[in-house]
Amino acid sequence: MNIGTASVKSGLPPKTIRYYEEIGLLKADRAGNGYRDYSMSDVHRLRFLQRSRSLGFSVEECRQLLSLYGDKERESADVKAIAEVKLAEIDRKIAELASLREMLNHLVRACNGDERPDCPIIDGLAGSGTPQ
Amino acid sequence: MNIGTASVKSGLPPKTIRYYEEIGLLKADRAGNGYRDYSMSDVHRLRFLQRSRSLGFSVEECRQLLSLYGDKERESADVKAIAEVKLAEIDRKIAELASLREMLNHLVRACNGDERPDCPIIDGLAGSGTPQ
DNA sequence: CCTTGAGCTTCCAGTAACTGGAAGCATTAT
DNA sequence: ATAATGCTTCCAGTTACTGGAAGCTCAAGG
Repeated sequence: MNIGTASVKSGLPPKTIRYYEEIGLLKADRAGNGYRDYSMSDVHRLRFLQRSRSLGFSVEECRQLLSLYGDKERESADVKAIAEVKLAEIDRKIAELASLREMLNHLVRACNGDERPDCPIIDGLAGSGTPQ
Repeated sequence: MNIGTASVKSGLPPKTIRYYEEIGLLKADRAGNGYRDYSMSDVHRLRFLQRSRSLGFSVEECRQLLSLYGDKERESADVKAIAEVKLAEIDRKIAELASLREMLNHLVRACNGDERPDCPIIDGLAGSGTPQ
């Protein structure tokens, strides 16, 4: 399929897809006319990139994550180690999103009126996981 | 407190804190010597920014989120509307992180050996929320 | 009191990750 | 046949930092 279709299916703009190819994140086949030609597997990778980028992982981290299943040379222990580090990171992100969620929810429910200047939410902003 | 202390407490580099001031995200008081002077409330805002940025919200989105409790002029209905949009976004992010998590977890447990070239994970990559 | 070093200031340049626009070839629609 | 749409590359601009230079300030040691 052409880049436009891959773009719609993955949620990434064509520009971004070409950029990812330029920096070596994934390379597409070329059709006879020079157009890039994407498989469903490519689309899955693109969709994966769209997601993990939007969740705050850097491009380099995404490259690592992609390599977890893409690199046949990699040692199984390696895969496991990297995946486990990323799992911990994901758990931290989930916890932070949950606390952000609770904060907003509380704001909507409790601070819905005129008592906002000293809204109790403000005290909760530092939340869990605060570095010291 | 000085910017260095605020940096440690918030988890943001001093450079980034100055940058946020430059683009109007938060302005700090100045001490007599010209040094920036941060209150605990400032630190909470910075910590909040550190979090929401690392979770994939853009600076403009963070500005909106910050304004939810900072702007006394804003109508209560406005606050509620914006907060609810952000809540939905957060829920989506949490769901995507959860599916990413499951994917990695599965990779670690099931694809731990030599069967990786056609690892079943690949089929799960598109996951939920795929745009069509 | 003087110096030395760490920390603060501003300013300017560079990087990461896109994003927009121009110029040109390919395909599709009328 | 022609016009619109979509693809190509290339180059420039944007967002959100990040590093480094030059200089001022402050706390500690001699």
